[in-house]
Amino acid sequence: MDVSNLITPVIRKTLSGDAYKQLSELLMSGRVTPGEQLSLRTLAMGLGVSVMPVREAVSRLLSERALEVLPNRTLRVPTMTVSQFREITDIRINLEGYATSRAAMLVDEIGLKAIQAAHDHFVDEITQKSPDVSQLVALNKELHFAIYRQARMPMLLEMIESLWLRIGPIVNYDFRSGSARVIKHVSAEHHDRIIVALRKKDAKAASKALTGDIQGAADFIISAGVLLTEDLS
Amino acid sequence: MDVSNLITPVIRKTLSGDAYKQLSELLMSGRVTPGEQLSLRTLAMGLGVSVMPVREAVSRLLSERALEVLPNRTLRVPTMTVSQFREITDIRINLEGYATSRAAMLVDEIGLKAIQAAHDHFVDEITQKSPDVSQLVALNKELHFAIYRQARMPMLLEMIESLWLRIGPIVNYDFRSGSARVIKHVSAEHHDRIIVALRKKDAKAASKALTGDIQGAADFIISAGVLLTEDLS
DNA sequence: TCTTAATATCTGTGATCACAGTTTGACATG
DNA sequence: CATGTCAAACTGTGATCACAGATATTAAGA
Repeated sequence: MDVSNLITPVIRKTLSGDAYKQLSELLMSGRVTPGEQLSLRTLAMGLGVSVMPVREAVSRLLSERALEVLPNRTLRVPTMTVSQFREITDIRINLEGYATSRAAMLVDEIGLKAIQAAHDHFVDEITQKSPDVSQLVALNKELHFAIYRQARMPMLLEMIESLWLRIGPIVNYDFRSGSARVIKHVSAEHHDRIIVALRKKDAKAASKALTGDIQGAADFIISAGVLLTEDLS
Repeated sequence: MDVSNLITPVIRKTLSGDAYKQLSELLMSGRVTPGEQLSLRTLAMGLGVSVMPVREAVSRLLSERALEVLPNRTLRVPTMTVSQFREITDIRINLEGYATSRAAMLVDEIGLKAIQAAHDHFVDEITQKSPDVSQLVALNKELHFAIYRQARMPMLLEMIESLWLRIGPIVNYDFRSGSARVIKHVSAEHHDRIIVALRKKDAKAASKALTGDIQGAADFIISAGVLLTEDLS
């Protein structure tokens, strides 16, 4: 008798994996700023592990370009030029637009419920008198991925996640650094439009609304001027 | 005086980087088959380095899902289910289609020359009486990337490259395993159509021709039945 | 006070050892 | 011959040490 399906598939917990998750969180939450230098030993000490797991986690983040090593061998969270940011935005519109289209075609009732709930959380936080930026960014991510999940394309989801990891520090740093109140409400309106389109299973409209959301936020960030203006290699 | 721009930006040669390149080549050239088990120590011995650089290279490939570790801790080149392969194909059509569209809009004369040259090499190898499959796959890749390069989106290029790395072993194993002569000529016809569209700067037609190329090859591979038919976790 | 030289301290990279879990194969037992 | 048992050999993971290069700090010189 084959009992392999009855046994819980033990997820091997590795220190490297934990370190990776923690570092990802660090990048997504904007607790590190673009250009900030890091060090394996410092990180290891901070995470309470040896350097070895950190090395592996960092090497993964390097391959996703969520971190970079300078020719000096120094490790840092990447800065980004305007053109690089534009390129990522273009790619995001493509990938996330595609995910949203498929989501519109495949979404079911419980999926819509989850999306609506995420949206509600988001507006709840917005309408507070002093919204927590980190929380807001996290909720925004949750909403977007609740949508993308409905596309039922796990690999696509991972690719999008990798892109968010790369722009995480920038949008966070940006939102954190000031009066980004307007963008939030504009963003909420876009979200509204997306959800309406999803309910009508209108893939085209959903994709278009999402494009507006992404492009709007991107334009705001670019205009804020936190990005590098020149390619100095 | 700041001479930093005058000095050749020394690309730090690291053993890990070399190991990564060699392993990538191993995967792309199909010298390893899907499901084949590997080992850090064996690879290290084979590459003539210590295990340490191999570990870092492998960890990068793991994060790109070009390799995977089973719950037993055994390292192997991933197998793929039909649905997974379909998903990658969908993503490829999106990403590579987008790259081709942009290439059609941005391509210049020397770009076209390079593309044409790659195409010529490809048909040269095809028309030989006993075409070398590895060579053929390599030339096919060269042609495709000559096109994508014209989109002038380096990050997009890397993402596409990562996708090719994941399907490399499969298409290679497939082509290697038999009578795939027909697909080659069909492929050449698609390439022809793409190039014609590029010359006319017809983004829509170029993208459509590319979709035909990708989808056609994918259908062939799926019908060949080398993929797993069921999701067993 | 400013410049220069030496030194101490940091960095990532690589090698080596230890360990626990898994697989493999020989061997004994039925 | 089939079946169960045990030991040797393998696996990835983690820790620790060594090293070369870059940076910052200190000290000495003018």
